[in-house]
Amino acid sequence: MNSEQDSPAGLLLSDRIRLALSDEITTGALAPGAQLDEQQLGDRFGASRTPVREALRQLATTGLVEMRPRRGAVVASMPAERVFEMFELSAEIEALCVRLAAWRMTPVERSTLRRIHDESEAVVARGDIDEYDRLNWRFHDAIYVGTHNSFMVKQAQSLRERMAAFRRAQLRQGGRPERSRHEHGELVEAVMQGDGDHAAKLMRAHMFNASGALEDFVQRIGSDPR
Amino acid sequence: MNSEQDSPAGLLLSDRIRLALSDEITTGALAPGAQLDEQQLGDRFGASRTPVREALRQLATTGLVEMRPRRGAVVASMPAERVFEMFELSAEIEALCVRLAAWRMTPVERSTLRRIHDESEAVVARGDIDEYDRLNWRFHDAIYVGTHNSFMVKQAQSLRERMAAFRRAQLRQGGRPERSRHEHGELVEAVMQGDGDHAAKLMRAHMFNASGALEDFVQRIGSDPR
DNA sequence: TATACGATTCTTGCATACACAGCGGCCGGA
DNA sequence: TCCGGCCGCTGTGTATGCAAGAATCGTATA
Repeated sequence: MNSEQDSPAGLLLSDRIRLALSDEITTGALAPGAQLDEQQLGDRFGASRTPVREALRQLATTGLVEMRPRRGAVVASMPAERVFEMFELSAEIEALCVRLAAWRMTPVERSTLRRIHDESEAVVARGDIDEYDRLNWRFHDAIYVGTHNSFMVKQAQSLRERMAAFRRAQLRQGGRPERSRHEHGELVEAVMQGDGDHAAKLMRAHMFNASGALEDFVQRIGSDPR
Repeated sequence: MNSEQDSPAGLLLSDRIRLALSDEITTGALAPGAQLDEQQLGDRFGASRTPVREALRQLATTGLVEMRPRRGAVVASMPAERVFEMFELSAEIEALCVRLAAWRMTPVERSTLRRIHDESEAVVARGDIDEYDRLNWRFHDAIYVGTHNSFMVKQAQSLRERMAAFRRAQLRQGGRPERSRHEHGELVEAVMQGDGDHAAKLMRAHMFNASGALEDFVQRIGSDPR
């Protein structure tokens, strides 16, 4: 049942627990509302409650888990309403990033963005959704970095991370990867032309399309199971 | 030296420590780069190291403190560059909020915003900067809430909180409260007319003016003291 | 005199111990 | 049968103990 190895790998035990839990939550392996028992998690990771508690506290700060004093921690519930609220902010942040990136990216950064986009052609063609999801990450990351604002990069990444499960889900709606890639293509063109305002509009549309594709999914898993 | 009382007040010890530290950092009482010794903080709050550690971990997640593994925690350093990066994102978030608020606020919310603005007239006239700072908070909070997106409210508040020290500082530049209030007045008008795009432009300008007023201050305290 | 090495000390990271708050079950009474 | 209070149990919140890594200082050597 336990596949963790005791590889300190320079990382603190509490950090490894935090990363592992974060991963399980964002991938959906731990469902919203799931109880997070400290002792039990400690056993699972071969650790005591202390590092587990520290990990849970940090995850609570990022919003991935909710802690009720003296009543333990649960994976944060995600009512459909909150998901779409997050999506709205996310769309605007992404639009902001691409607008700045279109103005500020270096030539090398621009061609990197195009290269990532080109790579995705074959991936979409063969229907490899997991691989496209990874390329999608790299594509948007390249845009964040293109803002040349490292604080913004961090915020955008953390927001995207919190929505990872939903982003992945919407890609499984029929035909969505193809349309997503097409929208990326338009974005690349706008960035290449340095037309930030147009790129921002395209990005907003791109995000709203994703949000729309998501609706079915959210209504299945989104209701607060508490 | 110790003015804390042992008032659980329903709050967990670790939470009270976190709030106290957060306050001392955002007000500038704890300067960037200051060492945060666990034992020492525990003594100061009449607690053991355990709740202190949990508080520090949470503050590290919000970015207020930096933790180097096995080397302790320090108040996050704030190079001028990062401050202005934060300001850039902040300006855009505020612009986004006011744009949405101008479209979505209820009549009651709109008149509340105007009332807060009206209150500030006398406060600015008598030069009470601390009180104006508080009204400023309420003014911007009212705009966040006006987006009717509770996730956005949280993000905007947390960003604003991290910049609290700098926001306060720029208000002490000569003539800045008066100009700030004047800009708020224009914002209120745009919101009243439901002109979100114009309100967003005004807000961006408002934030850049604040950023400009800040420059002197940052160059004094901003350099990384490590 | 400067530098490199080593022991000491200090602080952190984690484990364990203990106290107390919630929660559920049980019992008695209406 | 249903309601309310008592009691024990489970699990969290905090304190303390121990070990290992980092910093510091002193000493010896070039």
